[in-house]
Amino acid sequence: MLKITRKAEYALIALRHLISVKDGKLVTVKEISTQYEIPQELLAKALQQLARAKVIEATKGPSGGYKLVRDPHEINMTNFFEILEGPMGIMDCYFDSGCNQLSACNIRTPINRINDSIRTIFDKMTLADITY
Amino acid sequence: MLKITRKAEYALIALRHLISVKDGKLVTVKEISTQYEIPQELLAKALQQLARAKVIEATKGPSGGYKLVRDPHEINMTNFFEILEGPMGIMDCYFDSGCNQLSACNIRTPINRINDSIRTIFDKMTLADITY
DNA sequence: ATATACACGACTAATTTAGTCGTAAATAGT
DNA sequence: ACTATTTACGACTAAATTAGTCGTGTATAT
Repeated sequence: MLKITRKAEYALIALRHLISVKDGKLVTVKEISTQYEIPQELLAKALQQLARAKVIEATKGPSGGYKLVRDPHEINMTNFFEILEGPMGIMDCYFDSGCNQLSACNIRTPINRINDSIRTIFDKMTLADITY
Repeated sequence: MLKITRKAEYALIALRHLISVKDGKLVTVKEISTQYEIPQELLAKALQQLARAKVIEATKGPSGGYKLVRDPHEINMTNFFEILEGPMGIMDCYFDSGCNQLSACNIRTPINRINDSIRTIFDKMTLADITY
């Protein structure tokens, strides 16, 4: 409960790796998956998502790979998680309007407060904070 | 991702209901499950867990039911969630020592920081905060 | 006795997450 | 041009978790 997915975990490991690497140097999925013992295909997917979101940039072909193209301070954890896993909320009703028990529900307000608190934490924490 | 379970959600609805009820008055699972359209058996399980944890107290037999027996200010959300769903952490390595990639892992420290932040929020928020 | 209500483990179903596979497209080196 | 390398991506299967049901037992008020 309240778990993050492995995909997000793997992505975080990879990003931290990329941050620590010399500027402009490309790193392949294979290198990362080997070094950290992460299933290659799954990590590949995560990095593709980050590439689509322009957090990292891909170069194809031999001697290709990924590199970070944004300042780690600019990407906060809310951004990060929502890129990988969509809207972040402890309950779906935070986003969905289609709850059939809405009228009877007596915990909407407190749930939203909890959500907001968590989002605030994640908003404040950036990829840069993951580095040290 | 980062979702709470329905069981916890149902338990929260029930607790809020119990808090709002006149002191000492017993409420049955059936009443709550009907009023909020919650599957009775699932709610029953949640309330049994809360009863075992002595948050609420059960009375068997006709005109039996549950009542709250602790000050809502005393029960924080960390207590609550851990009663219903066990240890709370965004990744298992927060508790388990048996991670086979520990040596290679480069995100342990930041993960723990995130965890601690979330726990702090939940520590500070009590059942009483759920009432208004 | 009987009906009502909690207790609880075993079970099944549904959903989500994890991981794999096949194929395509770009590109560097030869 | 050919080959090896590397990303891109959808379809698929497997595993794990969560949701929900069922059967049986125990306590108790009437």
